[in-house]
Amino acid sequence: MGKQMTEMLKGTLEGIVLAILSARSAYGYEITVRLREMGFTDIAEGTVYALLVRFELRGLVDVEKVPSEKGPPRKVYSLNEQGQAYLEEFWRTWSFLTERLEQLHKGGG
Amino acid sequence: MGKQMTEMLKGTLEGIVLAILSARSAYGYEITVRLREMGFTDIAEGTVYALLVRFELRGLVDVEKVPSEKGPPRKVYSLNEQGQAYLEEFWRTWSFLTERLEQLHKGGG
DNA sequence: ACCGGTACTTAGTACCACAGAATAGCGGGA
DNA sequence: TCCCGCTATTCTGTGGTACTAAGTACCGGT
Repeated sequence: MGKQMTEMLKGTLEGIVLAILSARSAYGYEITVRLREMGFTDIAEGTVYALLVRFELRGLVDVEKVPSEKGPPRKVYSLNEQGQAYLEEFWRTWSFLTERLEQLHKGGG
Repeated sequence: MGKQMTEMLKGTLEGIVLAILSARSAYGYEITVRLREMGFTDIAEGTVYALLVRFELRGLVDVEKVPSEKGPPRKVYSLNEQGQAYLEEFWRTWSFLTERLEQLHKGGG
């Protein structure tokens, strides 16, 4: 995509993936596919996996290993209570930012 | 503010400051004050100055040194043509992201 | 036996915001 | 006079995040 998108994703990709998990549980590969379908064609697979590991370390998700018919076992992540709270905080932060940026965009910025 | 905001500002603060400069020329200290007025109370001064140096190195701004009545000389930055184009690209990237996030937020995410 | 698709892992790189301190000029109060 | 506070900029080091690139592992079809 470009450097701008790369930098903007720092901090927002986290929220995007949390939101995806909030809708329903998912495993890493599935999430990367979903992101590509959403239009994030250039998000590296490794990035998503690293993100999920961080979620696990911070206790935002529960993990369950599920055998797959088509390859190595999947690690299915589901948002727990703490993760849900963190996601809500994300939306608040995001809203704060969008309000300011909308003002700038409209205001001849 | 918090870690979430810090990470989200990576990539967006750049656009925010460019938008401010797009409205009218300004110097570093003035921009930090304006940001605080906007509600970004915790943005470090050093961050803004570093950002402005990057703009200069990338040729997005023109710089003029202006003596101040109240301290050392100011470095007044103004957005040039290249900077304006970069800002427009920023808005496109930002819009792409907000559309996706709005969908996630509404869609039970 | 090989290859392509599925699924996860890891090492190293680049970039950005932050903390904190240093530098510099001016005005006002003790 | 000396120090403090406000204005204004610069610099060093740190942590966190996405990317590149490669590797590991398992399965099915040819």
